[in-house]
Amino acid sequence: MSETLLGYDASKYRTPDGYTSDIAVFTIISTEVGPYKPPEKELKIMLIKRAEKTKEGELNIERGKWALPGGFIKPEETAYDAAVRELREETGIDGLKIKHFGVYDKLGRDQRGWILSNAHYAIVPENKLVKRKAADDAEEVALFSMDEVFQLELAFDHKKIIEDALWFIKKDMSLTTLAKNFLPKEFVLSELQGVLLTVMDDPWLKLDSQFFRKAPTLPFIEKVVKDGEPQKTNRWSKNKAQLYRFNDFDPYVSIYNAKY
Amino acid sequence: MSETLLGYDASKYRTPDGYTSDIAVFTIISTEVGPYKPPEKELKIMLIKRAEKTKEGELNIERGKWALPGGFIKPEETAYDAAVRELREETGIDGLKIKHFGVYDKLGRDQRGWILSNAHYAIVPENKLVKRKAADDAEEVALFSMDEVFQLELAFDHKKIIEDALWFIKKDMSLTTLAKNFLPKEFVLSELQGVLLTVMDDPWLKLDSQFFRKAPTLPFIEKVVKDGEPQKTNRWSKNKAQLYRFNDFDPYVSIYNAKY
DNA sequence: ATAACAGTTAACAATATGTTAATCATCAAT
DNA sequence: ATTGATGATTAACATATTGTTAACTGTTAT
Repeated sequence: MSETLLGYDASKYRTPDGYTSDIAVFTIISTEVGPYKPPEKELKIMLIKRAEKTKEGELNIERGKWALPGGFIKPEETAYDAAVRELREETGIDGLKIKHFGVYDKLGRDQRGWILSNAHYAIVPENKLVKRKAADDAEEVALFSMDEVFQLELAFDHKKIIEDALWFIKKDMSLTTLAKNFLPKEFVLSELQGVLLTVMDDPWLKLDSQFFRKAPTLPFIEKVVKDGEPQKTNRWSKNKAQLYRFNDFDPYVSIYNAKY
Repeated sequence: MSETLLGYDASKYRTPDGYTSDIAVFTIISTEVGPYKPPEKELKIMLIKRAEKTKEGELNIERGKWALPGGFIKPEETAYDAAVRELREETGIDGLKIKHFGVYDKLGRDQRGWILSNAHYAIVPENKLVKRKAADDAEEVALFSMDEVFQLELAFDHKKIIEDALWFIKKDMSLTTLAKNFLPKEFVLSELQGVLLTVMDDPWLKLDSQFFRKAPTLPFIEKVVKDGEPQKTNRWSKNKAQLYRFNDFDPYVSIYNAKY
């Protein structure tokens, strides 16, 4: 390829010193509080502790700090591809919901130079988390609550990235069926309510009488029915509760005909 | 800065060959269809025709094709800064709504190498468009309707970028007060309705009886009142119509308590 | 038995919506 | 100046959806 022909001389422009993909991995963990009680749920984020030394044995940048999983993108893959690959490498988990939400490109965010971060969030359903394997390079991996994470000293500008990720998750939870990525395929209304309340902060959702009356009519979830019999479970309660699943209805809302 | 200390040897990783900021600039053009009639509105996008030669007199890449305005980002600015700067350079307009919506990083999208595009959309209110100046390097600038633009042979992957931008504009128009960026500060309900219908495709909005009854109660717009007198105009109709303006109420909607 | 409890259904007033029609102000044509 | 057309606004009313409180249903623990 002739640079003269193409009218582009790379030496004229300074180019970025690196292009990375970072992933804010969220999950909701349940803690049992007793039999026949819906467990308490809490939103957690997965971070890795940056190694002291690189593979080459040199001192690592931002070593010892907690950081988002991620890494350098290869030219032959997109940032999304890299996010999928790195999430698999770090957690051994495949097939997750991953979404781009921003780019962090301010000079100075990474001491090593002009390094861009293409930021994604990912949702890991709790039931897949058990499959988590130790990362191959034995980095420390841990889950933090939102309260905890903002107390930590985080690497780079990852605090800002996590704040933004949280904002996007909340928004997507309100406006899309994102909740399904936190839930098992078949779930009970109180589980759905629990997931929503863990992330969103809508007083309407807290009112059982409202939520439990409206929810069964939502067009994007449907009762699980087998052989004409509605399927029920008593996973969380003495009384059997109806199971629901998400269908592929894509809800559309607008601020112009909503209620306030 | 010692690379050894920081544990990063740039030569180990291939780095991007360029980092650009591209902006999909949208406006809504009104064409008068007669006195006392609300004008017809149409969504348009601003494109520039890529020059035959670079400033250095060499043949330009993707020359002669229509493309999104944009250009290489300097290390000391962010992609957003660059979008603001380039929009000012191309159109002479400042203070516009500009929003990031995606990154295009697939190898092969730009013949010159591994070149990233940080994509933004921008809204230019029609009344500011008159101030548009000829771009300093005398590139051709033109507005295209959505029908027209997808017939053109566009540079790079700009067709895909424009499709995505359109999707984001539609979504943001439904869910945020983005419409205010297409409107003068004080406007009439039919103008608002016109802007919304130009971008969105919601049958509810078309029903005047519904829209005109609900709109005055929307919490994010308010009647313009001066000295206790509601301000009205007959800009578009024989009958005087109430003026409204957006306030700073931030509407919140959720799929879980919407109506369907 | 019965108290406790999650899940579910009922009841009903208050509010909002879908729909059709009336009213109002103005201009343009007769 | 009467009439008709037009866009903005209000009225009217049946229907549907909320907000709210209460009752009912299985099941378990006492």
